[in-house]
Amino acid sequence: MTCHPEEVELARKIMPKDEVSARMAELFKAMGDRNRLRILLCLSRGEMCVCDLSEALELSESLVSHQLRVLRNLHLVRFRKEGKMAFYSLDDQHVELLLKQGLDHVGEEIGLG
Amino acid sequence: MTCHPEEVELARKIMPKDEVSARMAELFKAMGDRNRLRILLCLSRGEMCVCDLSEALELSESLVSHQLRVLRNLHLVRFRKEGKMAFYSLDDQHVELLLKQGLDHVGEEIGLG
DNA sequence: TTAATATATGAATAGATGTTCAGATGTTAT
DNA sequence: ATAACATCTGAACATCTATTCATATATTAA
Repeated sequence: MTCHPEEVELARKIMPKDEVSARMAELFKAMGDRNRLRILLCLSRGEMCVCDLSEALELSESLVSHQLRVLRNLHLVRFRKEGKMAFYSLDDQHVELLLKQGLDHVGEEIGLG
Repeated sequence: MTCHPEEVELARKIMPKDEVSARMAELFKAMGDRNRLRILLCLSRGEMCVCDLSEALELSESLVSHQLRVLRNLHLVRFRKEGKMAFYSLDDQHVELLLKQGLDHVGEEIGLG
């Protein structure tokens, strides 16, 4: 059943703690929904309000708001209120880098460079 | 309803094509499952066989096999057969970079980095 | 051949998740 | 005050997905 006990041992040693891998998974899962991802891609240009996101992506404002909350809870976006509008932006450059590398990965697959 | 039409226009221009964002979402979604992510983290050390992965992560071999197929289909891992065993490894360094940046992101949140 | 091992796969199910709808909150204008 | 606007929120539903179980394939050993 165990082919290489020493490999198993080493693998266990380098594994991040459960809390860390759980958080990582949440992060990637949040980016793993098409609409949430497109929201993030929009925001990579700079901050936008909910209604502009809704129009740019052709999604209901309710849906955008729901998804923004998910992204906010995971610290992928931050927001600022100005009057009755809410402007959202990417939380830090990690998010931008993740987007870029995701793009690179599929770019290679599809053959766009 | 539309607050800033020019913002909407610009956002639409920089948006990747549907096919690309769909693939990106699939990529992140694949990494967004805790067990698949832990498989990838294991493999960041080097190639491993199914049964070692199963033991290192305390998951059934069936589950590991199912998840490896998902990862394989999305080109996150490659595999090589040797006798009755199958050795899996990360497909390219993009995957490694994505893992590293995911780790960095949550590291900052938790306060380890 | 049979038995044992390593992996893969299909079906089934329980639980998670995205979306919609209706309504609530808070802001600005009249 | 009312009305219009921008956003948020909770509930409900339909769909998706992770996991388990049983079984199949394929390789090696006896």
